Amino acid sequence: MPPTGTYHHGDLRAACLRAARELLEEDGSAGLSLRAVARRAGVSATAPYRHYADRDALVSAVAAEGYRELAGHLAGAHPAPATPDELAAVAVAYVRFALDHPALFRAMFAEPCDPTSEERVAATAAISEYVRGIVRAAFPGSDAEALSTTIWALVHGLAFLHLDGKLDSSTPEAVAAQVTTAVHALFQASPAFRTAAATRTAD
Amino acid sequence: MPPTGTYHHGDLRAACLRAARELLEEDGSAGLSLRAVARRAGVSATAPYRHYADRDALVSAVAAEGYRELAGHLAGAHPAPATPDELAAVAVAYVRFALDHPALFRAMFAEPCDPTSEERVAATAAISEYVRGIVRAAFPGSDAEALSTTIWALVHGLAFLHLDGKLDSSTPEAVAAQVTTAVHALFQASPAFRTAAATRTAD
DNA sequence: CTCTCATGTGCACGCCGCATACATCCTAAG
DNA sequence: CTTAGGATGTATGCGGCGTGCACATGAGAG
Repeated sequence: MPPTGTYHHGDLRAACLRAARELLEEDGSAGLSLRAVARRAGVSATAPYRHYADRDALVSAVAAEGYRELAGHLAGAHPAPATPDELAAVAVAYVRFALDHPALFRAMFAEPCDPTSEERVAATAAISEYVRGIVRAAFPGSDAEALSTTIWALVHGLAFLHLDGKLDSSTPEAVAAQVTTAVHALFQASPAFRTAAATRTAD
Repeated sequence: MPPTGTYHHGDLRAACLRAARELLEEDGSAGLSLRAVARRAGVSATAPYRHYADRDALVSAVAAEGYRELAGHLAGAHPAPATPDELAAVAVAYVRFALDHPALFRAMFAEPCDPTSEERVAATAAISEYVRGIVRAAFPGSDAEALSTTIWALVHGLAFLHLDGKLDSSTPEAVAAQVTTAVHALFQASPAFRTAAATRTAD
C-alpha cells in the first residue's frame, strides 16, 4: 500500500471510514461517535484525530463516500437515461438508496454541517451536475437548470418523506410506483420549462 | 393558571419549550441539550425530566410546536388557495419557513426519532391532510392523494436543498421565483394525475 | 546508527443524558 | 387546623462523549 500511510495501524484513515459506515448502518447516526469508531478500529480514542480534524470532518468524509456510492447506484439504474421511463428508473434508484441507507442518507443531507468541506461540496456539485447533464441530454430544448433542479427537488423530497415515514413505504413496488408517477407527471410538464427558458431569452 | 401545573417554578413545561426554541434558533440543534434548557429556565439539570421523558420527548414537543407554526404560516400566505398562483404562494411560504427557522425545520423533519410520538404524528398528519384538502378543493377531478403527495415532496425537497445550500438562496426573490416556477410546472401536469385516477377507477 | 517527524497513546477537562435518592411545597382529606 | 400524600424540583453520581496536550513509538532520511 504505497499511497496512504501504512505506519503503525496499516491504514487507519480508511479503517475509520469503514468503521464509521458500519456504525452508521448498525446504530444510526446516534451511534456514530469518534470513540466508537476508534474502538472498532482497535485504536486509542484520540487516534482518529491524526486523520480527521474533528467529528464533523469524519462525518463529512463518510458523506462524501456516500455521494460517490449514490452516483454509482444511479448510474447502475441506467447509464444514460433519455426517456421518461429511464429517468424514472433513476429516480426510483435515488429513493431506494435513501431507504436502504437511511442513516447515511441523513448524514449526507440532513446534517447542519458548515459548507466548508471541500470534499462535500465537490461531491454534491458532482451529483447536481450529473442530474443536469441527464436532463440536458434528454430534453435539449428545455431550461435544463430549472428542470433539473425541480426534478431533483421532487425526488429528494420523496426520499425524505419516505424516510420520515410520512408516505407509504411498505413495499418496494409501492414506492417505485409512486416515484414513477410523480416523475412522469413532471416530465409531462417539461414544456413549461421550455416556455420559461424561451420567455427568459426573449426578455 | 388553572390547567398546567403552577407549582414551584410557575410553568416549567412551557419554559422548557421556550428555552429549547431559543437555543435552537441561537446555536442550532447541537446547542439543544437538556442541561442547557434547564440552565436557561433557571432550574436544576434534571428538573425537565418531570415534564419530558427524555431528550427526544422534548425535541418532539418542539417539533410539534413547529408544525403548528408552519401550518399557521402557510395559512397566513393564503387562507384558501385555489389557483396555481395562490398555491405557489403557499409553497413559497413553506420554503421560507424552512429558511427562516433552519434548525427548527430540521428538528421537525431531519431527525431520526422513532415515530412513536403521538404529538408528532398527529401534527404531521395535520399538515399532510391540509395539503390534500387544498389540492382536493383546487383540483376536484384529480387524484388528490397522488397530486398532493407529489407537490408536498417537490416543495419539501426544494426546502431541503435550499437549506443545504445546494440551490441559490441568495435573495428571497430568487427563492420565490424558483419555487413558483416549479410549482406552476407541476400544476400544468395535473392532468396526468387526473388520468391516473381515472385509469385506476376504470380498472 | 541516529535524527526526525508522522503516527498512535494516556490523561485530563468539561459537557452531556439519565438514574436514583432526597427535599420541598401544594392540595386535599380528616 | 393538621396532616398525609403526591406532584415538583434538587443533589449526586455514573458512564459516555469530544477534544486539547504531553508523551511514546517506530519508519524512513541522512
